[in-house]
Amino acid sequence: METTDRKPVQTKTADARKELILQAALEVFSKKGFYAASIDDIIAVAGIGKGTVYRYFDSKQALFLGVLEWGVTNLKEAILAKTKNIENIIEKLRIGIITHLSFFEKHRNFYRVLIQEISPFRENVEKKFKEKYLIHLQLLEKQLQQGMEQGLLKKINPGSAAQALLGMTNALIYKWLMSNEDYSLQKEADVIMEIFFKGILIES
Amino acid sequence: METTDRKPVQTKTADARKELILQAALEVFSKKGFYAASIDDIIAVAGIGKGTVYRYFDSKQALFLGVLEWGVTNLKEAILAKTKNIENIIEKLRIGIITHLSFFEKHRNFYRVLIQEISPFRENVEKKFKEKYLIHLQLLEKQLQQGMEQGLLKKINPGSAAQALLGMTNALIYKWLMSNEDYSLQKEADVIMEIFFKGILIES
DNA sequence: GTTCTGACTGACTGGTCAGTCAGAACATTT
DNA sequence: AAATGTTCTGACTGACCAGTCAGTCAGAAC
Repeated sequence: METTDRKPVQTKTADARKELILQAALEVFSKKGFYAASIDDIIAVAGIGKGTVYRYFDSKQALFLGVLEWGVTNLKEAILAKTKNIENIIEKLRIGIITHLSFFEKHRNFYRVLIQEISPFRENVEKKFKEKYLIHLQLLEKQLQQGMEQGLLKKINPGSAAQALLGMTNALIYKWLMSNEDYSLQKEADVIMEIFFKGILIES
Repeated sequence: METTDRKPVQTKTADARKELILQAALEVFSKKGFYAASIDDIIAVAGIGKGTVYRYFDSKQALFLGVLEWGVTNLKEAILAKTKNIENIIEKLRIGIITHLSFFEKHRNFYRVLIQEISPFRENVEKKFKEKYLIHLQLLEKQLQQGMEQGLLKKINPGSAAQALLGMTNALIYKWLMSNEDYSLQKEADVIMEIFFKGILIES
């Protein structure tokens, strides 16, 4: 029973504390946005003292980045877990889109955080983005490129195509949120698939 | 030479003043975002006194909404002007997309304002949005619906299709901005058209 | 030349809030 | 039960900034 044995217990509590703060922050940031949200709001939700927040996060900005990282990591992992064993590229893309939609259907607050104003510290956020979110984009890009090489997909600039697909997807999440979430978001996957793969035009 | 005669002179100056403030605000808001931007920043750019801002706008928020209105009105008018005489729906959509892209290519700062965090006063912004931006979306929706009725387009939920098209377009504007604008944004219109109308899949 | 007007200015106020730190509370060891 | 270590707390501070308003002054009116 030396220090090495005690650590896990402490770590576990510390992790729980951190998670508690992150969840409270997610709730408040998603409602009010980064600037209008105050640390006092967040501690009121978490039910802890102000100083405690600063034991786990260096600054309000670091806390916000923590929330971003939490969501982006989970999203990436969810998509990877669901798609990694799928061989067929088209099917892989389809399941990826469905997973993406259902992730935000479950974590709608996180979407609200993701679309926040971040310009004043864009450099810091950008690092997180380039590392996490953009890896997600690059993954998509790579899959599309594979599909093109296999002769399944048209040879369109894969960066543009990936961004377009993600843009469509996000726009439909946005629409769903604005409509008070009164329908199943996952079902929009069909619309996305149909448009992205086959287009809206009826061939004459 | 009564008051009625003097008025136009005053009004013209006042309009110029307002325009000056709006342009300075656009510049600062696009760089810093709503919250991090201070009125002091804006008057430094405009080269005027602080009180003057409050002669023309009731509050910082009203100024922000003024910037939004300025851009959204101009965008809508640009698209309407370019597309109103076009009969063919497909061509109408194509020109609409091109105009949309070139508008933001010209007014890139406005795009940065448009994607800002606005939640703390969403109700106010939403009114502007419902009236202006969403009319733009609804216009697109109506055009798509027409195309469907004419048997040119597949019968997909037109609201979703419109949102998807706009989402794709905006995502490509975003990509362009992030890449330091080192290519012609207008050319992305081809990618959008190809994907949206015909899809990325090669028919087998 | 004198009076009047109102657009303009910027020092100031009141309020907000991120971040600090001294001490309370709790846990662990001896 | 005392000593030592650790975590938590919330009152406090200092910086910041939206919005105000008393005063200035250029030019219009007479």
